Amino acid sequence: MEEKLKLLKLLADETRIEILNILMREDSYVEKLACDLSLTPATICYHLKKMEAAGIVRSARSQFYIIYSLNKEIFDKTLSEIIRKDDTADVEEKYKKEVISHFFKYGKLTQIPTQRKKREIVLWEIAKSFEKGRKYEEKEVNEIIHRFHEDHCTIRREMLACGIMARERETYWLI
Amino acid sequence: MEEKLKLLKLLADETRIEILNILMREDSYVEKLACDLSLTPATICYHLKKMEAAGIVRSARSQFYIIYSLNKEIFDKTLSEIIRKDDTADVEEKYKKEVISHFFKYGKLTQIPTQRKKREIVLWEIAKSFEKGRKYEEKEVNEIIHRFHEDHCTIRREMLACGIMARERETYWLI
DNA sequence: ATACTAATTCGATAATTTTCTAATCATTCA
DNA sequence: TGAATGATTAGAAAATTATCGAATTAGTAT
Repeated sequence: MEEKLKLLKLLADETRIEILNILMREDSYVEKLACDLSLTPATICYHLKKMEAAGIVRSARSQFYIIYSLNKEIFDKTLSEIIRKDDTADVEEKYKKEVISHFFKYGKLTQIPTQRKKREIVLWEIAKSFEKGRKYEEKEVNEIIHRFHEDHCTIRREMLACGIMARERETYWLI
Repeated sequence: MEEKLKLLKLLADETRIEILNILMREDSYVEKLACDLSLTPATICYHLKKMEAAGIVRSARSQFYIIYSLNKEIFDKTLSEIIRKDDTADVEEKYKKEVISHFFKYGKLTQIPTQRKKREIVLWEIAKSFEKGRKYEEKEVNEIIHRFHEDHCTIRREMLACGIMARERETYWLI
Protein backbone atom coordinates (compact mmCIF):
# COMPACT_ATOMS: atom_id res chain seq x y z
CA MET A 1 0.00 0.00 0.00
CA GLU A 2 1.08 3.54 -0.55
CA GLU A 3 3.01 5.24 2.22
CA LYS A 4 0.70 8.16 2.82
CA LEU A 5 -2.44 6.08 2.79
CA LYS A 6 -0.86 3.80 5.34
CA LEU A 7 -0.13 6.76 7.60
CA LEU A 8 -3.72 7.98 7.38
CA LYS A 9 -5.13 4.54 8.06
CA LEU A 10 -2.99 4.26 11.16
CA LEU A 11 -4.08 7.63 12.46
CA ALA A 12 -7.74 6.91 11.81
CA ASP A 13 -8.30 4.75 14.85
CA GLU A 14 -9.60 5.82 18.21
CA THR A 15 -7.31 3.64 20.28
CA ARG A 16 -4.21 4.75 18.44
CA ILE A 17 -5.19 8.39 18.83
CA GLU A 18 -5.54 7.83 22.56
CA ILE A 19 -2.13 6.24 22.66
CA LEU A 20 -0.60 9.11 20.72
CA ASN A 21 -2.15 11.67 23.01
CA ILE A 22 -0.69 9.96 26.03
CA LEU A 23 2.70 9.76 24.35
CA MET A 24 2.51 13.48 23.54
CA ARG A 25 2.59 14.12 27.27
CA GLU A 26 5.10 11.49 28.31
CA ASP A 27 6.75 8.32 27.12
CA SER A 28 5.14 5.11 28.28
CA TYR A 29 5.16 1.33 27.96
CA VAL A 30 2.79 -1.45 26.99
CA GLU A 31 1.39 -2.42 30.37
CA LYS A 32 0.91 1.15 31.50
CA LEU A 33 -0.91 2.09 28.33
CA ALA A 34 -3.03 -1.03 28.61
CA CYS A 35 -3.99 -0.02 32.10
CA ASP A 36 -4.65 3.62 31.15
CA LEU A 37 -6.91 2.65 28.27
CA SER A 38 -8.51 -0.45 29.80
CA LEU A 39 -7.30 -2.75 27.05
CA THR A 40 -5.10 -5.84 27.10
CA PRO A 41 -1.35 -5.62 26.58
CA ALA A 42 -1.81 -7.71 23.43
CA THR A 43 -4.00 -5.06 21.91
CA ILE A 44 -1.69 -2.20 22.84
CA CYS A 45 1.25 -4.11 21.49
CA TYR A 46 -0.58 -4.67 18.23
CA HIS A 47 -1.11 -0.95 17.78
CA LEU A 48 2.36 0.10 18.86
CA LYS A 49 4.04 -2.37 16.54
CA LYS A 50 1.98 -1.10 13.63
CA MET A 51 2.85 2.48 14.42
CA GLU A 52 6.47 1.68 14.96
CA ALA A 53 6.68 0.01 11.56
CA ALA A 54 5.35 3.21 10.04
CA GLY A 55 7.80 5.39 11.96
CA ILE A 56 5.14 7.10 14.04
CA VAL A 57 6.62 5.91 17.33
CA ARG A 58 9.98 4.52 18.46
CA SER A 59 10.92 2.04 21.14
CA ALA A 60 13.89 1.55 23.44
CA ARG A 61 14.41 -0.86 26.29
CA SER A 62 14.96 0.51 29.75
CA GLN A 63 15.48 -2.17 32.37
CA PHE A 64 12.25 -4.15 32.58
CA TYR A 65 10.31 -1.97 30.23
CA ILE A 66 10.30 -1.13 26.57
CA ILE A 67 9.65 2.57 26.48
CA TYR A 68 7.70 3.92 23.54
CA SER A 69 8.00 7.53 22.42
CA LEU A 70 6.66 9.75 19.68
CA ASN A 71 8.43 10.57 16.46
CA LYS A 72 7.27 14.15 16.44
CA GLU A 73 8.46 15.17 12.98
CA ILE A 74 5.61 13.32 11.34
CA PHE A 75 2.94 15.54 12.77
CA ASP A 76 3.82 18.79 11.07
CA LYS A 77 2.46 17.83 7.67
CA THR A 78 -0.82 19.33 6.54
CA LEU A 79 -3.64 17.20 5.25
CA SER A 80 -3.34 18.47 1.70
CA GLU A 81 0.32 17.53 1.66
CA ILE A 82 -0.69 14.02 2.61
CA ILE A 83 -3.67 13.70 0.34
CA ARG A 84 -2.20 15.24 -2.78
CA LYS A 85 -0.51 12.80 -5.06
CA ASP A 86 2.81 13.91 -6.33
CA ASP A 87 2.37 13.95 -10.09
CA THR A 88 6.08 13.85 -10.77
CA ALA A 89 6.54 10.84 -8.54
CA ASP A 90 5.88 8.06 -10.99
CA VAL A 91 6.08 9.24 -14.55
CA GLU A 92 5.72 5.75 -15.95
CA GLU A 93 2.53 5.20 -14.03
CA LYS A 94 1.16 8.51 -15.19
CA TYR A 95 1.87 7.66 -18.80
CA LYS A 96 0.05 4.38 -18.48
CA LYS A 97 -2.97 6.12 -17.04
CA GLU A 98 -3.03 8.56 -19.91
CA VAL A 99 -2.87 5.79 -22.46
CA ILE A 100 -5.58 3.85 -20.71
CA SER A 101 -7.90 6.80 -20.38
CA HIS A 102 -7.32 7.61 -24.03
CA PHE A 103 -8.13 4.17 -25.38
CA PHE A 104 -10.86 3.15 -22.97
CA LYS A 105 -14.15 5.00 -22.84
CA TYR A 106 -16.72 3.85 -20.33
CA GLY A 107 -14.91 0.58 -19.91
CA LYS A 108 -14.78 -0.26 -23.61
CA LEU A 109 -11.66 -0.31 -25.76
CA THR A 110 -12.34 2.20 -28.53
CA GLN A 111 -9.50 1.08 -30.77
CA ILE A 112 -6.57 -1.32 -30.67
CA PRO A 113 -3.41 0.83 -30.49
CA THR A 114 -0.94 0.31 -33.31
CA GLN A 115 2.10 1.45 -31.33
CA ARG A 116 3.56 -1.58 -29.62
CA LYS A 117 4.12 0.09 -26.25
CA LYS A 118 0.62 1.49 -26.04
CA ARG A 119 -0.86 -1.77 -27.24
CA GLU A 120 0.90 -3.63 -24.49
CA ILE A 121 -0.41 -1.24 -21.82
CA VAL A 122 -3.93 -1.78 -23.11
CA LEU A 123 -3.51 -5.56 -23.15
CA TRP A 124 -2.29 -5.56 -19.57
CA GLU A 125 -5.32 -3.55 -18.60
CA ILE A 126 -7.60 -6.15 -20.15
CA ALA A 127 -5.58 -8.89 -18.47
CA LYS A 128 -6.73 -7.54 -15.10
CA SER A 129 -10.07 -9.22 -15.77
CA PHE A 130 -8.46 -12.64 -15.59
CA GLU A 131 -7.53 -14.35 -12.36
CA LYS A 132 -3.95 -15.31 -11.74
CA GLY A 133 -3.57 -19.09 -11.50
CA ARG A 134 -6.92 -19.99 -13.00
CA LYS A 135 -7.30 -21.88 -16.28
CA TYR A 136 -9.68 -20.64 -18.94
CA GLU A 137 -11.20 -22.28 -21.98
CA GLU A 138 -10.95 -20.41 -25.24
CA LYS A 139 -14.66 -19.67 -25.13
CA GLU A 140 -14.32 -18.01 -21.73
CA VAL A 141 -11.32 -16.00 -22.87
CA ASN A 142 -13.24 -14.70 -25.87
CA GLU A 143 -16.18 -13.81 -23.73
CA ILE A 144 -14.14 -11.79 -21.27
CA ILE A 145 -12.21 -9.97 -23.96
CA HIS A 146 -15.42 -9.30 -25.81
CA ARG A 147 -16.60 -7.09 -22.97
CA PHE A 148 -13.86 -4.68 -24.01
CA HIS A 149 -13.78 -5.01 -27.77
CA GLU A 150 -15.47 -6.80 -30.64
CA ASP A 151 -12.33 -8.22 -32.13
CA HIS A 152 -11.52 -10.72 -29.41
CA CYS A 153 -9.51 -12.87 -31.80
CA THR A 154 -6.87 -10.25 -32.45
CA ILE A 155 -6.61 -9.33 -28.80
CA ARG A 156 -6.37 -12.94 -27.69
CA ARG A 157 -3.60 -13.55 -30.17
CA GLU A 158 -1.74 -10.42 -29.07
CA MET A 159 -1.92 -11.43 -25.44
CA LEU A 160 -0.14 -14.65 -26.28
CA ALA A 161 2.42 -12.77 -28.39
CA CYS A 162 3.21 -10.32 -25.57
CA GLY A 163 3.67 -13.14 -23.07
CA ILE A 164 0.75 -12.01 -20.95
CA MET A 165 -1.09 -15.29 -21.38
CA ALA A 166 0.04 -18.77 -22.21
CA ARG A 167 -1.87 -21.52 -23.95
CA GLU A 168 -1.83 -25.26 -24.22
CA ARG A 169 -4.35 -26.85 -26.60
CA GLU A 170 -7.65 -25.19 -25.75
CA THR A 171 -6.59 -23.92 -22.32
CA TYR A 172 -5.36 -20.42 -21.49
CA TRP A 173 -3.89 -18.87 -18.33
CA LEU A 174 -2.09 -15.76 -17.11
CA ILE A 175 1.67 -16.03 -16.91
CA MET B 1 -17.95 9.59 17.07
CA GLU B 2 -15.65 12.49 17.54
CA GLU B 3 -15.39 15.00 14.72
CA LYS B 4 -11.68 14.76 14.11
CA LEU B 5 -11.59 11.00 14.19
CA LYS B 6 -14.39 10.96 11.65
CA LEU B 7 -12.38 13.22 9.36
CA LEU B 8 -9.34 10.96 9.59
CA LYS B 9 -11.38 7.85 8.93
CA LEU B 10 -12.84 9.43 5.84
CA LEU B 11 -9.46 10.41 4.50
CA ALA B 12 -7.98 6.99 5.18
CA ASP B 13 -9.43 5.27 2.16
CA GLU B 14 -7.81 4.77 -1.19
CA THR B 15 -10.89 5.40 -3.27
CA ARG B 16 -11.74 8.60 -1.46
CA ILE B 17 -8.19 9.84 -1.85
CA GLU B 18 -8.42 9.19 -5.58
CA ILE B 19 -11.67 11.10 -5.72
CA LEU B 20 -10.20 14.02 -3.80
CA ASN B 21 -7.20 14.16 -6.08
CA ILE B 22 -9.43 14.37 -9.10
CA LEU B 23 -11.53 17.07 -7.46
CA MET B 24 -8.37 19.03 -6.67
CA ARG B 25 -7.87 19.41 -10.39
CA GLU B 26 -11.46 19.97 -11.44
CA ASP B 27 -15.01 19.55 -10.26
CA SER B 28 -16.71 16.38 -11.40
CA TYR B 29 -19.82 14.25 -11.09
CA VAL B 30 -20.76 10.72 -10.09
CA GLU B 31 -20.74 8.99 -13.45
CA LYS B 32 -17.54 10.62 -14.59
CA LEU B 33 -15.75 9.69 -11.41
CA ALA B 34 -17.10 6.16 -11.67
CA CYS B 35 -15.69 5.90 -15.15
CA ASP B 36 -12.32 7.44 -14.18
CA LEU B 37 -11.86 5.06 -11.28
CA SER B 38 -13.48 1.96 -12.79
CA LEU B 39 -16.07 1.68 -10.04
CA THR B 40 -19.85 1.74 -10.12
CA PRO B 41 -21.80 4.96 -9.65
CA ALA B 42 -23.29 3.49 -6.49
CA THR B 43 -19.87 3.17 -4.94
CA ILE B 44 -18.82 6.68 -5.89
CA CYS B 45 -22.08 8.02 -4.58
CA TYR B 46 -21.53 6.23 -1.29
CA HIS B 47 -18.16 7.91 -0.83
CA LEU B 48 -19.28 11.35 -1.96
CA LYS B 49 -22.26 11.33 0.37
CA LYS B 50 -20.07 10.40 3.29
CA MET B 51 -17.62 13.15 2.50
CA GLU B 52 -20.34 15.68 1.93
CA ALA B 53 -21.85 14.91 5.32
CA ALA B 54 -18.47 15.67 6.85
CA GLY B 55 -18.07 18.89 4.90
CA ILE B 56 -15.14 17.69 2.84
CA VAL B 57 -16.96 18.17 -0.47
CA ARG B 58 -20.01 20.13 -1.64
CA SER B 59 -22.57 19.43 -4.33
CA ALA B 60 -24.67 21.56 -6.65
CA ARG B 61 -26.93 20.58 -9.51
CA SER B 62 -26.09 21.81 -12.95
CA GLN B 63 -28.55 20.69 -15.59
CA PHE B 64 -28.31 16.91 -15.82
CA TYR B 65 -25.44 16.60 -13.43
CA ILE B 66 -24.78 17.07 -9.77
CA ILE B 67 -21.38 18.65 -9.66
CA TYR B 68 -19.17 17.85 -6.69
CA SER B 69 -16.39 20.17 -5.60
CA LEU B 70 -13.81 20.36 -2.83
CA ASN B 71 -14.15 22.33 0.36
CA LYS B 72 -10.53 23.40 0.38
CA GLU B 73 -10.38 24.99 3.82
CA ILE B 74 -10.28 21.64 5.51
CA PHE B 75 -6.95 20.65 4.12
CA ASP B 76 -4.76 23.25 5.77
CA LYS B 77 -4.75 21.61 9.20
CA THR B 78 -1.65 19.80 10.34
CA LEU B 79 -1.78 16.27 11.65
CA SER B 80 -0.89 17.27 15.17
CA GLU B 81 -3.78 19.73 15.22
CA ILE B 82 -6.06 16.88 14.32
CA ILE B 83 -4.60 14.27 16.59
CA ARG B 84 -4.17 16.39 19.68
CA LYS B 85 -7.17 16.37 21.94
CA ASP B 86 -8.30 19.73 23.10
CA ASP B 87 -7.75 19.57 26.84
CA THR B 88 -10.08 22.46 27.55
CA ALA B 89 -12.92 20.76 25.71
CA ASP B 90 -14.48 18.80 28.54
CA VAL B 91 -13.31 20.05 31.90
CA GLU B 92 -15.53 17.69 33.86
CA GLU B 93 -14.19 14.69 31.99
CA LYS B 94 -10.66 15.86 32.51
CA TYR B 95 -11.18 16.21 36.24
CA LYS B 96 -12.55 12.68 36.42
CA LYS B 97 -9.52 11.37 34.60
CA GLU B 98 -7.20 13.14 37.00
CA VAL B 99 -8.98 11.73 40.00
CA ILE B 100 -8.96 8.26 38.54
CA SER B 101 -5.31 8.34 37.61
CA HIS B 102 -4.49 9.67 41.05
CA PHE B 103 -6.32 6.96 42.98
CA PHE B 104 -5.72 4.00 40.71
CA LYS B 105 -2.23 2.67 40.16
CA TYR B 106 -1.83 -0.27 37.85
CA GLY B 107 -5.51 -1.00 38.07
CA LYS B 108 -5.63 -1.07 41.87
CA LEU B 109 -7.33 1.47 44.07
CA THR B 110 -4.57 2.81 46.32
CA GLN B 111 -6.88 4.48 48.81
CA ILE B 112 -10.57 5.19 49.26
CA PRO B 113 -11.03 8.95 48.76
CA THR B 114 -12.57 10.79 51.71
CA GLN B 115 -14.00 13.64 49.64
CA ARG B 116 -17.48 12.68 48.57
CA LYS B 117 -17.12 13.85 44.96
CA LYS B 118 -13.85 12.04 44.40
CA ARG B 119 -15.14 8.93 46.13
CA GLU B 120 -18.11 8.84 43.82
CA ILE B 121 -15.92 9.09 40.73
CA VAL B 122 -13.84 6.19 42.00
CA LEU B 123 -16.92 4.10 42.73
CA TRP B 124 -18.30 4.69 39.25
CA GLU B 125 -15.00 3.57 37.83
CA ILE B 126 -15.22 0.32 39.76
CA ALA B 127 -18.85 -0.05 38.70
CA LYS B 128 -17.64 -0.42 35.10
CA SER B 129 -16.63 -3.98 35.98
CA PHE B 130 -20.24 -4.94 36.51
CA GLU B 131 -22.65 -5.64 33.67
CA LYS B 132 -25.77 -3.57 33.36
CA GLY B 133 -28.87 -5.71 33.87
CA ARG B 134 -27.13 -8.71 35.37
CA LYS B 135 -27.79 -9.91 38.93
CA TYR B 136 -24.87 -10.67 41.26
CA GLU B 137 -24.64 -12.59 44.49
CA GLU B 138 -22.88 -10.90 47.35
CA LYS B 139 -19.94 -13.26 46.97
CA GLU B 140 -19.48 -12.26 43.35
CA VAL B 141 -19.72 -8.58 44.19
CA ASN B 142 -17.03 -8.92 46.81
CA GLU B 143 -14.82 -10.81 44.45
CA ILE B 144 -15.02 -8.20 41.72
CA ILE B 145 -14.46 -5.30 44.09
CA HIS B 146 -11.60 -7.15 45.67
CA ARG B 147 -9.65 -6.91 42.43
CA PHE B 148 -9.45 -3.18 43.09
CA HIS B 149 -9.13 -2.96 46.84
CA GLU B 150 -8.93 -5.13 49.95
CA ASP B 151 -11.75 -3.50 51.80
CA HIS B 152 -14.60 -4.71 49.61
CA CYS B 153 -17.12 -4.33 52.42
CA THR B 154 -16.75 -0.58 52.65
CA ILE B 155 -16.82 -0.14 48.91
CA ARG B 156 -19.86 -2.38 48.49
CA ARG B 157 -21.71 -0.41 51.14
CA GLU B 158 -20.73 2.91 49.54
CA MET B 159 -21.96 1.77 46.15
CA LEU B 160 -25.38 1.18 47.62
CA ALA B 161 -25.26 4.53 49.43
CA CYS B 162 -24.40 6.42 46.24
CA GLY B 163 -27.21 4.73 44.34
CA ILE B 164 -24.84 3.01 41.95
CA MET B 165 -26.04 -0.43 42.91
CA ALA B 166 -29.23 -1.75 44.42
CA ARG B 167 -29.77 -4.80 46.59
CA GLU B 168 -32.54 -7.13 47.59
CA ARG B 169 -31.72 -9.84 50.13
CA GLU B 170 -28.47 -11.36 48.85
CA THR B 171 -28.79 -10.08 45.28
CA TYR B 172 -27.11 -6.96 43.84
CA TRP B 173 -27.40 -5.18 40.49
CA LEU B 174 -26.43 -1.93 38.78
CA ILE B 175 -29.07 0.76 38.75
C1' DA C 1 20.84 -21.61 36.03
C1' DT C 2 16.31 -20.29 37.36
C1' DA C 3 12.38 -17.83 38.35
C1' DC C 4 10.20 -13.70 37.14
C1' DT C 5 8.24 -10.03 34.35
C1' DA C 6 7.11 -7.56 30.38
C1' DA C 7 6.50 -7.92 25.46
C1' DT C 8 5.18 -10.28 21.58
C1' DT C 9 2.94 -13.60 18.51
C1' DC C 10 -0.85 -16.72 17.10
C1' DG C 11 -5.41 -18.06 16.09
C1' DA C 12 -10.12 -17.06 16.51
C1' DT C 13 -13.93 -13.92 16.71
C1' DA C 14 -16.49 -9.71 16.33
C1' DA C 15 -17.17 -5.41 14.27
C1' DT C 16 -16.73 -2.29 10.66
C1' DT C 17 -16.41 -0.93 6.01
C1' DT C 18 -16.30 -1.23 1.03
C1' DT C 19 -18.32 -2.74 -2.96
C1' DC C 20 -21.74 -4.52 -5.90
C1' DT C 21 -26.53 -5.37 -8.05
C1' DA C 22 -31.06 -4.07 -8.44
C1' DA C 23 -34.59 -1.03 -7.51
C1' DT C 24 -36.18 3.61 -6.82
C1' DC C 25 -36.03 8.64 -7.10
C1' DA C 26 -35.45 13.23 -9.24
C1' DT C 27 -34.75 16.17 -12.99
C1' DT C 28 -34.58 17.49 -17.71
C1' DC C 29 -36.25 17.82 -22.26
C1' DA C 30 -39.24 16.48 -26.15
C1' DT D 1 -47.09 14.25 -19.66
C1' DG D 2 -43.72 10.67 -20.47
C1' DA D 3 -39.22 9.01 -21.85
C1' DA D 4 -34.47 9.33 -20.76
C1' DT D 5 -30.68 9.92 -17.78
C1' DG D 6 -28.07 10.64 -13.74
C1' DA D 7 -28.20 10.10 -8.60
C1' DT D 8 -29.42 7.71 -4.65
C1' DT D 9 -30.84 3.99 -1.55
C1' DA D 10 -31.36 -0.76 0.20
C1' DG D 11 -29.68 -5.15 1.00
C1' DA D 12 -26.19 -8.62 0.65
C1' DA D 13 -21.51 -10.32 0.02
C1' DA D 14 -16.61 -9.72 0.61
C1' DA D 15 -12.73 -7.72 2.69
C1' DT D 16 -10.42 -5.56 6.30
C1' DT D 17 -9.38 -4.64 10.98
C1' DA D 18 -9.55 -4.51 16.18
C1' DT D 19 -9.71 -7.17 20.09
C1' DC D 20 -8.93 -10.90 23.15
C1' DG D 21 -7.03 -15.23 25.55
C1' DA D 22 -3.41 -18.34 25.47
C1' DA D 23 1.12 -19.60 24.38
C1' DT D 24 5.75 -18.10 23.51
C1' DT D 25 9.84 -15.19 23.58
C1' DA D 26 13.26 -12.07 25.53
C1' DG D 27 15.54 -9.80 29.07
C1' DT D 28 16.43 -9.13 34.33
C1' DA D 29 17.66 -10.16 38.78
C1' DT D 30 18.52 -13.49 42.38
